[in-house]
Amino acid sequence: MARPRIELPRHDGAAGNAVPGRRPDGSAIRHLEFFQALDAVERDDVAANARPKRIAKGEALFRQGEPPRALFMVLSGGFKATQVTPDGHQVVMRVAGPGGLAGHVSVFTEKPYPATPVAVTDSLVLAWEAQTFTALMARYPALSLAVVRDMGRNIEEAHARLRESSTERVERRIAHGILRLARQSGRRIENGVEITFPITRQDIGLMTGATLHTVSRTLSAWEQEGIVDGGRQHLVLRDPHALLRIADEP
Amino acid sequence: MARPRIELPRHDGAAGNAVPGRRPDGSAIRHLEFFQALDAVERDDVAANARPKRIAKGEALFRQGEPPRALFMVLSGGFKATQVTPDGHQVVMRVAGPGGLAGHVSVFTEKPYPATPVAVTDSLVLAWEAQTFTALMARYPALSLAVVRDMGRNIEEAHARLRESSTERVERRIAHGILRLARQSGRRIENGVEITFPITRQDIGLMTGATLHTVSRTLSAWEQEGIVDGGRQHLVLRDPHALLRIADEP
DNA sequence: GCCGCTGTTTGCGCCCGCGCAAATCCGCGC
DNA sequence: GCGCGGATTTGCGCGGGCGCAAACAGCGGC
Repeated sequence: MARPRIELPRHDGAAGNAVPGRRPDGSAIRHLEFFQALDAVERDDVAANARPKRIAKGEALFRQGEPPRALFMVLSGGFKATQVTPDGHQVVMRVAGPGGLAGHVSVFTEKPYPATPVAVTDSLVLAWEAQTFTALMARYPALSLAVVRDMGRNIEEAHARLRESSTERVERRIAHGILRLARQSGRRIENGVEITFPITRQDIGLMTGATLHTVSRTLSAWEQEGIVDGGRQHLVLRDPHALLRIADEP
Repeated sequence: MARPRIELPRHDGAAGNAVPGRRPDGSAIRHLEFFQALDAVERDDVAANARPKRIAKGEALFRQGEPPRALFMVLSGGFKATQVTPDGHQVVMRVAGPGGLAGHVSVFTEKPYPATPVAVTDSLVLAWEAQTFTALMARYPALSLAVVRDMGRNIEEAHARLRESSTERVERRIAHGILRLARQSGRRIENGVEITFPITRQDIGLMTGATLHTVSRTLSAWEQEGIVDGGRQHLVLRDPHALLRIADEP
C-alpha cells in the first residue's frame, strides 16, 4: 500500500511573542542529546518546522485544561509543571530544563494539557504545531524513536517516584527528589554540586509529597551536618555521597 | 539522504513454550484498540513478526533486572507487574489485560526491565524481538503513533497516581485504585460491575500505597454500606457511583 | 473428606509528619 | 537606602494509618 508523502503544514514565525529573525535550523538543536540520532538534514528540517518563542520568567507555556495544539522543546531556561487537583491541591509533576519536551504527552493522547508549565527563568523554546510534529515523526523514524526513548524515561521516573512515595519515609523521598534535581540540572562547582534551578522549599515539597515545613526542617538538619548548603531558592550539595546514603541505605 | 529499507530479522516460532501452529496474522490483533490505526496489510506484517507464547498462571513474562530483549502484547489473560525495591519493599506498578503492552519502556530506554510481570491467569501473549519491533516502528509510522499514544496514557496514569498519593488520604486512593481496575477490566453484570481480574487485598494495597490491613478495613466498611461486595480475590462494585463520590468529592 | 496454605479480618498502641501559627529573613523594586 | 512581599525557620499538638499479632475462612490437593 503506497503511503503518500506526508504534507507538513507551513506557518511563519511572526505571530505572538515569536522571536524575530530567521527560521531556526539544525544548529539550534544540534547539541541536544534528544536529537543525537538524527542526521544533519533531518535536524534541519525538524528545526525549520518549529517556531522559536521567548517565555519570560513567571509566564506559562500553556495552561492546564487547554486543548493540546502544540508541543515544545526547551532550548534554554527551565520550567516547572504544576497540576492543580479539583479540590485545590497542587503538585509539581515535572521540571524541564534544556533538551526537555513539554506538551507532547497531551498531543499524542489528544487530551487536554494536564498541567501548567511555568518558566522559572527567562526561557527560550521551540514550538511545533501538533500535526506538524506527528507528520515529522511519520517522515523520520529516528525522531519517533527519540520520542519514545524520552517518554520511556518519563515513565521510569514517574514509576520511581511512585515507588518512593509509597515505600519511603519523607526524609528519603526528599533526598531522592534533590538528587534527581541535581542529576537533571546540577553543575559541579569547586566544593560540591550546585542546583542551577531556582526552586523553593515549597516546590520541593510539592515534588516529594511533603509539606514545606518538613522540607525546611529536613534541609536545616542536613545543613547542620554539612551535607547541603541552603539559600533562598538555591541549594548546593556539599556532600552528595551522604545524600546517596540517606536515599538508599538505612 | 536515502535511508535503506529496514531489515527485519526473522525467527521461527518453535522455541521455548511457543505456541505450535502457524505464524500469527492480523486476525489475532485486529480487534485490539491499540492496532486500530493500522491497515490490514500493516497489521498482518506486524503480527507475522511476532511469536505467540503461552504463560501459565504464576509464571513471569520476564524478570526485573534482565536486559530487555523483547516486548510483549497481552492477547488474553492478565499480568500484574511488581517491582521490588533494594530494601525489600514491593510495589505493584501496573496491571495489564488484553491489549496491554509490556516491556516496551525498557526496550526503548535500553535499560534493564524495572519490574516482573506475573500472569494472574493462564495467558497468551505475542512477543517481538526488540530490534524487530523498532524496525517495524520505523517502517510503519502508524505503529509508532500507536506506541506513543499508549505510552502517553501510561504517563498520564502514573501522574494521576502520583498526584493522588501525595494529596489524598488512603480511603480516596483506594477508591481511585478500584475504579481504575474496574475501568480497565470491569465487566457489567446484572447488579453492578465485576472486576474480572483476580486480585488480593495485598495487591490493592501495593497499588495504592496502603497496607493490606487498611485496604481490608476500608473494603469491609464499604461492604457494610452496600457499596461493594467482596470475596477471595474477587470484587464486585454494587454502587460505582458511590465510589466516584468518595473518590472525587469530599 | 481432611489438611494445609494462602488470603482476609480485626484489635491495639504508637509515632511520623501534617496543620496551624508566628517570627524572621532576604532580595528586589522603587 | 528603604520598604514590602515572598521565602524560610521553628514551635507545638494531634491524629491517621502503619506495625505487630492473632484468629479465621475459603480453596485446592492428596
